[in-house]
Amino acid sequence: MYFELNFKSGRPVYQQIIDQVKGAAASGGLRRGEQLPSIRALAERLRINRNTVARAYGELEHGGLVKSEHGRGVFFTAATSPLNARTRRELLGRALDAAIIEAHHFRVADEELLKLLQERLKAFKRRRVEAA
Amino acid sequence: MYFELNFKSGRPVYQQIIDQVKGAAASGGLRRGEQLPSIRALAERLRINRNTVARAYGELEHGGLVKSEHGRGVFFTAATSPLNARTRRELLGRALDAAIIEAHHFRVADEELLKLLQERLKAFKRRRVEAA
Amino acid sequence: MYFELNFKSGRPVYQQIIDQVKGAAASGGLRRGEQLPSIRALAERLRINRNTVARAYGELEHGGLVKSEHGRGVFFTAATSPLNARTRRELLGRALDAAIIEAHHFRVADEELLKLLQERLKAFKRRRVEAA
Amino acid sequence: MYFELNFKSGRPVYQQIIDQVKGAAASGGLRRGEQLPSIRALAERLRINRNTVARAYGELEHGGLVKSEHGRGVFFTAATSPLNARTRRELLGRALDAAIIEAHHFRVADEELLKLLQERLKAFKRRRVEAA
DNA sequence: GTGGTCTAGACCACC
DNA sequence: GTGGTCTAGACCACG
Repeated sequence: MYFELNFKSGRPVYQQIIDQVKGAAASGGLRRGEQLPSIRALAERLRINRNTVARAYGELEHGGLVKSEHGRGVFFTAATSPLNARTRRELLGRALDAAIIEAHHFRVADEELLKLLQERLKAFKRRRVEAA
Repeated sequence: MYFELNFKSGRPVYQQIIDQVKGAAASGGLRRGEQLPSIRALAERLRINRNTVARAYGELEHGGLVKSEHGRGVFFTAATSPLNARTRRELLGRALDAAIIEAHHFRVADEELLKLLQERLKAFKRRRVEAA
Repeated sequence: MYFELNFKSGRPVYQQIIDQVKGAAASGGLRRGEQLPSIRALAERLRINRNTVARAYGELEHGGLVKSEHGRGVFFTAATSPLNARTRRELLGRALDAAIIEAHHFRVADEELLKLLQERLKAFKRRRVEAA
Repeated sequence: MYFELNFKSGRPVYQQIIDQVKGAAASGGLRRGEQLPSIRALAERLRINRNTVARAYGELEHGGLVKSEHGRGVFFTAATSPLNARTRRELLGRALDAAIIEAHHFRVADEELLKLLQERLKAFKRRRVEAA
């Protein structure tokens, strides 16, 4: 599973991890019984302290989305109802609006913003291919 | 100008104020030279401490969006960003990446994300026209 | 790093801290990656409130001179200024004008002012060499 | 007499006026019996409130440097001992150091800083000629 | 009335 | 231990 943190958002890191597990679950990217990355592995990958990952997993387990099996790992257990298209678009729209506002402040034209988004999408794809 | 706070988002209150001023600027809801609510008035309206509003306004002034005149008030200035090109590109890229990651979590295809960005851009333009 | 406050100058305390960090950076007294005193420690040393130090460090981070790592400390980064050329020229001009006005009040001739600037530049260079 | 304010220094405006009167006196630019600009005139010239000028003049009168004669104006009365060359250079050096520190942060080379100072000196001279 | 600074003390997130 | 945010309340400078 893919994780990414934003240290400037003000949203607590452990919450961002929870958000992303829930997001992946909601979109079907996480199947029942699937194993999550180990606490050590994820902490190392995100360059954060193990306590922080442990806290996120702990709250997920408390919420019943996940079950940790001692010595084996952490597994996704619950099937959450996937978000509908409308809700997804709304959440996404908020992230896009933030980019539009930045672009406006920086006097970047609409066409250039679109081109920039295409570039970043390509960069992400490249990285995913490399990681695979 | 209209303000609304979300105390559960984890996003610092002073940042939410900054975000909303920037958003209003981008959508044309704020005219050059227009006076923002006084620190005391906004603090009372949002039921938060004066210091929190003062901090938000202070950072906005630091960023060049706003100019505070001692004893008179705080005024919106449509100043262009004082940051250099490198930093601007970095900040804009970060905002776009956040949207890309969100889209990835929701399994939204690249083309749909681009289309969505175009829609939101149109919506902003519409709002700016209406405000004018 | 050494700090000293002047409570009678009228210059805000948090600004004096910023000034001194910038000065140390310019004179080589601060190495890239070096840790600054912790907020709590500096506040105690200067007998001021933690918030005041936090504000100074916060603005330094905003200006890119310093990077704070949550739970670890605040570190000096020899980053170049993120401001654009126009703003940089304006700020630098303002600093020079202040010296010119001072010189005018003291009836110091232009040539002497230039000579004095050369001397001070040499003094800074000397200090940087010594620090290295 | 020439006055100039720096609204960003943190030093109170009324104090800056006092400083400059004292500076002019110390350098011999103000002779015993000489008339200072009227409160209204100075306030207008500096674009500040008359109260602020009144406060500065009031404190100067309280200190005995100045005497206001009702309906006639404000006059310089005291002869303060002029600062010696050493002290003047030290005060000036401080202002120059601030400029050097800015220049360092902006990665402006020493030669360019010197050139810039020459330019600003010329600009000041031009303005003074125009005003005359 | 306006904005600006500082203190004291609290709570949170992260290492 | 570290930094980050917020509150309550004080005092100052400016119009």
